Amino acid sequence: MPVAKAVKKAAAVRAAKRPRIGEPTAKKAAPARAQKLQNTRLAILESALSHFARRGFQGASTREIAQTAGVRHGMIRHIYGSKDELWREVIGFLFERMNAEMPAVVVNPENQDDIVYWKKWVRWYIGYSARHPDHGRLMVQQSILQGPQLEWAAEQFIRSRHLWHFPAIERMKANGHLPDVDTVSLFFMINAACQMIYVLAPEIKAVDGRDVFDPREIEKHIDAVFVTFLR
Amino acid sequence: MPVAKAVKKAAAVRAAKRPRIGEPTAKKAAPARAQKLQNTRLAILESALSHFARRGFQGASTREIAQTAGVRHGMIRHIYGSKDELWREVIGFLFERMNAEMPAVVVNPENQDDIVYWKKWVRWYIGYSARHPDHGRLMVQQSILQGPQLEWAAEQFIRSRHLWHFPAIERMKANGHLPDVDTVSLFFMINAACQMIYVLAPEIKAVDGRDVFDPREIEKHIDAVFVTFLR
DNA sequence: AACATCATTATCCACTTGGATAGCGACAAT
DNA sequence: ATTGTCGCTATCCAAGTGGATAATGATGTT
Repeated sequence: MPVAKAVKKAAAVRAAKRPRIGEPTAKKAAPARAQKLQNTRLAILESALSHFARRGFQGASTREIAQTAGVRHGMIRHIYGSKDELWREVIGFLFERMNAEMPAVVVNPENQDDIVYWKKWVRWYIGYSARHPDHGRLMVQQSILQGPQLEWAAEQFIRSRHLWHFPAIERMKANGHLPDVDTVSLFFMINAACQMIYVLAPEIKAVDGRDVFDPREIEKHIDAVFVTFLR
Repeated sequence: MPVAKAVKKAAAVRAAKRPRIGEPTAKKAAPARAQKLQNTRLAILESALSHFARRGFQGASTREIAQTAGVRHGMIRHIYGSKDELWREVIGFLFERMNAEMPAVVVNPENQDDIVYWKKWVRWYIGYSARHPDHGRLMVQQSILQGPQLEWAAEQFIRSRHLWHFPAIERMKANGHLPDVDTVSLFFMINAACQMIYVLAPEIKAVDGRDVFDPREIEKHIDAVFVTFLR
């Protein structure tokens, strides 16, 4: 196959819509062909998330990612073009899944009391962090790495999330419901309090023998965050 | 050189005492020969810390580590025997340096009021985390990785640190000075509150444009931790 | 001055890495 | 039934990996 055609083809595959989480398998009934591709894409994304989160970008091998996904490593290049692009798609997938798992009551704070809403959000976010500890792990890897990838992620996903939370935090500070300290510090403390215990779960298991993913432990941790920050 | 002799030699080099931080270049005046070796060891350790912290264990390359340290990669094998052993030495180096930077008033809580001591500890620990953000980064990499390396680190360094802090935390909880929540949750929240903002400094820079290492920002963050946890 | 030590390197090795290319072969369209 | 599409793989490649070996040459010892 001539080079030009091959490149064009790869671009087309890449442009194809990535598997959407919530979408109810739209229309008619997708041709088996397309459905299979979507399954493969999803398998690769989940495998890549797991490997990237644990080993970092350079430490993860596309061959291992492919093996976990049940395909040959050529498939990754076929679909995503490069390891860099796969990394970006994984981060996109991560936030899409997060949004998809967010219940309406958390997405939309309207007409809810600030404290009630904050508690709902914390409860949901801790559950999410316990369900998907690799989210926090990947974001830590991303943030440590610096470079243009981080700029891109900040621009694309992280900044909007920060800005979305800041007004509510400041309102609650003003009303005396959260400690009256620097907003960025406070946001990071709350965020870390919610997810780091799950990111570092293997350490806690090794040191204290505790399984932080036990539902009762999760409930205790939710309470700990409430009591610590809320006033 | 026969194999047996080479192995014996490497073991001897490895067994030689690693550079101690506080030690005042003891006795007489070390022969230039030994001094140079110590310098090289230190350069490799610091370079390795930086690379491991950012890229993780598998992601860091011994050749790049050596280059940053100004030597050829054979030197690493000569001194440390293997990449695994280098990783372990780096972690040992990290905690040794941490202990060396700990002032007496933080090492020894005797005869100090709990609150006063806790504030001194937090202030020192935040300063340390800001001075050496790679400490937190490496420990996150270590904890995420699981496997026997984590067991070793937990046994060797982490557990004793946890156990050392727990009694004071429980006493302060009992006296109403810290939120009355699960001790492990509380310890992790305090720990994360102190160091994660520096571990994730590149993210904050990219998202909010803030330099968390600015001394005034550090002071604000210390205050934030005080106000949030202390009561 | 001659010798021995040893910090350091050059160089080789088998293996893995991300990427590129050229298919194959099950499906879909006619 | 024939043909073309395209999901997927086999296979090659240059570059990089951690490790092993033997040498070098400045330093220290006699």
